[in-house]
Amino acid sequence: MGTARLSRKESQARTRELLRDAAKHLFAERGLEGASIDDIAHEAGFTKGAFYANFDSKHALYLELLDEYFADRLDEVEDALRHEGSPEDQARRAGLGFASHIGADSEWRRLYIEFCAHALRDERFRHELAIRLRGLRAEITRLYTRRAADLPYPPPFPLEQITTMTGLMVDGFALEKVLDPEALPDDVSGTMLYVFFTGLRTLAEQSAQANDWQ
Amino acid sequence: MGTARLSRKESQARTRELLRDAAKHLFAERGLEGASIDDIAHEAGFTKGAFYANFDSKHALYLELLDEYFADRLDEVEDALRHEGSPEDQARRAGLGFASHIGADSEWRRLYIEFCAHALRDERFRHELAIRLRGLRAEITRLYTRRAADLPYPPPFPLEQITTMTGLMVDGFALEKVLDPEALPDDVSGTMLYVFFTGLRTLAEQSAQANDWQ
DNA sequence: CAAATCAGATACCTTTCGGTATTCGAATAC
DNA sequence: GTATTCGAATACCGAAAGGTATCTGATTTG
Repeated sequence: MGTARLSRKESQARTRELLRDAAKHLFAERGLEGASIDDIAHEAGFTKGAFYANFDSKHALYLELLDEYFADRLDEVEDALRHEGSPEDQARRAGLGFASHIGADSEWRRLYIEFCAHALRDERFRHELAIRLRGLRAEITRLYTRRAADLPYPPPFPLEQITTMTGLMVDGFALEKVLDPEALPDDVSGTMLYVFFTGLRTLAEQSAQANDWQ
Repeated sequence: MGTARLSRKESQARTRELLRDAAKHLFAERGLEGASIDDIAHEAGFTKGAFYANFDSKHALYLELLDEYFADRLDEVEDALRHEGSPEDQARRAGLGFASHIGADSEWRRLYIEFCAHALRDERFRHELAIRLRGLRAEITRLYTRRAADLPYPPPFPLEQITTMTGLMVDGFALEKVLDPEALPDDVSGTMLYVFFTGLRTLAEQSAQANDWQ
């Protein structure tokens, strides 16, 4: 077995990982402020000393988890766009993917809402979150741009606005799903995006016609 | 002047009101847990004694503000539907209304996100929030139902689902607006709903045609 | 094998919180 | 005008938080 013996560095890396995982669990469960460092360390099987040997502060840990979340979320969108299909179908797929992948792991969903809530109270953190949000939006807009080149009609709005709107819808879904899971079937997210992209197509066609008249 | 002299009851009612207003400010600014009862009482010009003479607990105050929020939000939708126009135009109006009315008072927006965050950590509160959310949805669905009777095509989905989706979009807008206000123009919310309702119409027409074929 | 290192444990400090018990003082009732 | 009521002030409590300083013991180094 590869689990023979851990060097000091390996051992510490393992400790760090365990602490991070425990933090993710507890933050999702009790909130960022609700889970104390003592709790986290204890959940991971250590004490507070181990935490401060591996992280500068609670804030630093927040940022690390935040980066992980945004990386996952970009992967998600890339996956959805890799499949064939009309924009409407891809949108539905992306919505379902968000609901089931990042969503099946409802921890991420809860955790993201916790991040948002914390951002309201901590301007530093809000700024970090906003930077990453803009970065994600820019990446997704790039993907849309590449995809939109094949379409028969130009989109009726700048692609960046469309990215903003879809991101906003997905976040809204996450929020409501967390507040009242039973009232929100998972396919709502995909259906909503499907309807939205249908509307985009209709408006694009209408405005293409209008341009022909000129 | 009508501000002559306050009886004991009137005086207490005034105190209560001042405390509630101060709480709304501070909760929006620092979060539900971030604003202490001492802070609130002090902001209103009183001490903690006044608070506990007027409210059973912090939790009770949360609920009172929550009720106020949902009442305002229903008024909002009712206003938007009072105006003439196609469903798409009404949807845009409702979106703009949310962004500017409840949104101009950005306190409500922040506060609602705080409520959501708190709901994640307090099951009792989450339940109370979910109840009010369902109630609001039911009311809006009733308004939609009355409105939908005039339409040439039946909606492509149950109206309740449509209510859910629009509510979810509006909440997503509120969330993103709070996280990064500059990145989100106010008209995005109206435009998004307009596109969505355009998509609904397109799908309704398509499925009406499909039914004709049968 | 001895010395140095450092991950992690322990103990502790300061601050702050929600809530309670008690007290004070002005408006009411008689 | 005296007694009573009760809104609000004050003082206090126990719990819990984040963070620091110190210590310990196993692993590494030479």
